[in-house]
Amino acid sequence: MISEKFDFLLEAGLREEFEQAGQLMQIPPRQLVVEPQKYIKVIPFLLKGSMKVIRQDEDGHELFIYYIRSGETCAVSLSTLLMDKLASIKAITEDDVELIAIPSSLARRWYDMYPSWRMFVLRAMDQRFEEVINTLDKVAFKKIDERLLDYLTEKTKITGSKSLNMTHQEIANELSTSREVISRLLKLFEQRGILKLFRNKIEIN
Amino acid sequence: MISEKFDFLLEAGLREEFEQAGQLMQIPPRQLVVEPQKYIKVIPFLLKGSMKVIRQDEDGHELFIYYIRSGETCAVSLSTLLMDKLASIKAITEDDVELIAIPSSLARRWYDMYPSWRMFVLRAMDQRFEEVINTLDKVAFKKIDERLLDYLTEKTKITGSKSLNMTHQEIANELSTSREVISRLLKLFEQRGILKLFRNKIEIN
DNA sequence: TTCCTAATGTGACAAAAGTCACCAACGAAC
DNA sequence: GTTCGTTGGTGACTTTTGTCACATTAGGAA
Repeated sequence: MISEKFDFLLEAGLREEFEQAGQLMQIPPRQLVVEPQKYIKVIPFLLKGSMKVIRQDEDGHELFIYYIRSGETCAVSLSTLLMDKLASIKAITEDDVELIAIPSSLARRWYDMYPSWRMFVLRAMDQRFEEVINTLDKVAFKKIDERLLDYLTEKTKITGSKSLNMTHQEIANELSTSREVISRLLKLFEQRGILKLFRNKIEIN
Repeated sequence: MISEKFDFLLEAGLREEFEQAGQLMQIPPRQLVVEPQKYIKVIPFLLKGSMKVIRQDEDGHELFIYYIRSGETCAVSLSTLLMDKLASIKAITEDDVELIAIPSSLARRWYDMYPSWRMFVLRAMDQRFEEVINTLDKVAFKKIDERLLDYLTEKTKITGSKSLNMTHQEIANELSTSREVISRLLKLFEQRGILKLFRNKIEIN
């Protein structure tokens, strides 16, 4: 049963509606799921894979906000939808993603009907807020070498794999720095035996 | 009537409860209203003055999160309380503050009873999230001179006054940099005619 | 007034991060 | 195999930011 993975849905009615209305979807990597300046049509609940939430600022910079991992949803989409606003962010799949899509209208109705759904919305937002604050803290007080190390360990924890398939440029983007800086630091880490470098791939020890 | 300032309280019952249960309080400057590692006892609704919300990280750094201004409340406190967690932040008055304190138990009950209160909670969190993301964006992509300038204009917009009563050290803390950096930049701005410096005071043109 | 402290000013320097230029190497396509 | 675009490596340099040390000054307290 689909909703078993989402055990925070307490009310029987809610579980039923969730089962019925939730559309199971398979989405290929690098596909846009939430587009800025559009209305949110569905709320994604990830079953497999991960998505990236990004904001584009006025200067065209892409600010990485957070990942959505298996078992999670997009808090920003939720609040945007509940408040009937246009999306301010974009969400893009990182790899092959399997998700359950809940229509916006339902998510909105449930907010008024089901206490456990209300709590879920709250928890989702609270958790994301916490994450963003932590990022802010790191950006404000830590040097990039430490941030990079944090990033790598975090990333392996999420994916469960010791090997990371990304280019230095992609990492640099997420940490808002330049490719050269990342390359140099990675090389340094390799010399220290922390990891091993390959093309498009990093293996962490 | 107290609740006139808070016109988002739509339901008659809610307005009534708010009037009855809300405690009008006067609080002197620099007083702790929310303490970390304690339960939230009341939710503050500011009528006058402003408060600062800060987080202390493991290394003892104080990270400025946001201001609470007149007409606003503390979104983090709200969600913390609704989820029955311990406070992770501290909130401190900046100047003489007048506020209405709503007992936690009520705020929690209202979340289940009144749609407009639910929307209010949502809006508060959404707005703060947006603010923090904006800060993150600035910290990630802008240089301190621009951040300082932004900070000064923002601050005057909030207080409505062209003069700012703070020391360079205090500004440095909020921008997570050092006093010397701020002093130097302010001097530069003064030379450019953007502002005028006094002891404990900056006047912006 | 005089004294004292907090606040500010500033030069010199160090550290961190970003930029530029260019090369090397890998792997996919031909 | 050869070609070519992408990715990664690296030295040299600049810019930005942070740090240290110390001088100066304003304004309240004695």
